Amino acid sequence: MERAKRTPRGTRKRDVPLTEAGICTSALRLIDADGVEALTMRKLAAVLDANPMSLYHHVPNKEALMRGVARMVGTRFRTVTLEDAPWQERMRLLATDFRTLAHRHPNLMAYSFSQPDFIQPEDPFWVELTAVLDAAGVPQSEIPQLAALVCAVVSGVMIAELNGALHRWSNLQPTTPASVKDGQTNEDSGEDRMFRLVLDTIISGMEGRLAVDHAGGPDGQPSQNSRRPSARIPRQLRPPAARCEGESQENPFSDMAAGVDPKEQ
Amino acid sequence: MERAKRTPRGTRKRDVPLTEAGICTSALRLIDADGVEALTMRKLAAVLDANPMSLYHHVPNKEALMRGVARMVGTRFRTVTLEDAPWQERMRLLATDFRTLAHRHPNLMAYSFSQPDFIQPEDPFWVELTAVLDAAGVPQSEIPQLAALVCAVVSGVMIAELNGALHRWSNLQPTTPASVKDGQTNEDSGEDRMFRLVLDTIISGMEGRLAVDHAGGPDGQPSQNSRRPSARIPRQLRPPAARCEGESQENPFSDMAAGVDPKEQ
DNA sequence: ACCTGAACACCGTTCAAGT
DNA sequence: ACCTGAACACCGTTCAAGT
Repeated sequence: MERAKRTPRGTRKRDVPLTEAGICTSALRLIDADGVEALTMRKLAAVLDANPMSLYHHVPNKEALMRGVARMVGTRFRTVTLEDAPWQERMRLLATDFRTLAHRHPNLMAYSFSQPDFIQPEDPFWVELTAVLDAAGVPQSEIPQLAALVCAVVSGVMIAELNGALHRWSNLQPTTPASVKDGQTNEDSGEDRMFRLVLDTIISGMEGRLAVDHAGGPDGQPSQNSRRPSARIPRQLRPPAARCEGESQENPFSDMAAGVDPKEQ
Repeated sequence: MERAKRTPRGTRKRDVPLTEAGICTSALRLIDADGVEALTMRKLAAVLDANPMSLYHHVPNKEALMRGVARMVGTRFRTVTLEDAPWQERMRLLATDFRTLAHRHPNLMAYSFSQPDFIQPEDPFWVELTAVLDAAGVPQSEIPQLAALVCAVVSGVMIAELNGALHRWSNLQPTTPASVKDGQTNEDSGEDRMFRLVLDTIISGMEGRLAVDHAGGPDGQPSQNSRRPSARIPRQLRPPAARCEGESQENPFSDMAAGVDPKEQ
């Protein structure tokens, strides 16, 4: 609630002239403090010790202002570039740093992620992401699609984490299945192919982990449904390489189980 | 723009009494037509031929109304239950049906996905999802976490698809990497572990695909960075099983490359 | 060029009053 | 119990006028 100095006539006087960057910065501060829905042109002007209408000389309208704030933060998503590290490690670091910055502006993220341009090709994040995929050996022509998928997946997990859904969902006790009826599908477009690829990827990732040692069914509760554990995938398939610490791997999802992580005991 | 009958004094008269469900349904119709930001208690009342204040006898406020709309749609996410199909196929169908319904209310989804309770444990979607994971052999104790991850990942991809980011990103030409400096990380919590698991999973999925036939580097552009293609993963690893059509697989991401899909020629 | 005050067309919601 | 009109405290934004 700091106030700038006042002129003799009682109106407030700024010590810094209004700029778009300054306006966006103050807007971000308001959003961080009270959420997007609390951002108001009038409140923003008050914080800047300006007349509400003065803002419109630097920003066309509130929507553009919000986009500016989202872009300002999007540009700041970056990470160190470790050209000599394995691509898996670089990817992990990139995503982790993304998450760290997202945590600094949790109130903005739901808005940012629903904006089509919160990450742009010039952004350090995109540059590093594509470099990592290149280092991973992804063909040049496929890099943008793969990078898009990584952005979408990571954003989705971030949203769910920040709004608490991830925490709430993961603390549910499993329910018994029940029969339901409905459903319809089938078409095919570029987005369809992308969507199938995500599914194929996370499924094949899960298959790999499951194939490690769950052939007979888990903890005394063998699944009786037709389970086809992809005979082509060998048993000794392991999680990606860059994980260095020696962790007990008797369960393919062990690093997620409560109290199983050895570092927490 | 249909209008109900009018009373002699010129005020409109509803033929159906106001109910919360009816209010939510009309609200959803307005959102589908013009977006969330166009939904207004006053406009909604006009559509229902009611006084704006009448709505407050059935809904405490606009926020609760929005939650009601999101829940109404969330409850409708469901799919057929194919207990005899392989779990991969069931997962694919579940996600595809999710997507189909999401496409029916694109204007609501960004809001829904940012709501912590748009999917609840009683919902058919959650029930089927957990059943599929059970059929996959996931240990009972890990099912909620895995289901949460699937929800988050699928939601993230849906948001990116619906707002056009997926399309825009995937049509970018790759940029050349540049050196940047920054970055900071490191902590550890339940959410941290979840986050690492997503990464491990999509990475191991991608590793599996990459290991198929990209040992020497892609299309004439061998990556000179230290690439460690996880020697433990054998070459002949294939995408998950439930894919039935015979597709050319000379490229692990071939079903995503422009014009490569054989069905499109 | 930048700023400003008054005003306009909206909002969500409270409240007292009607039936 | 349900509905209503008037009113309140806000919005974003236009516009004509100031410097």
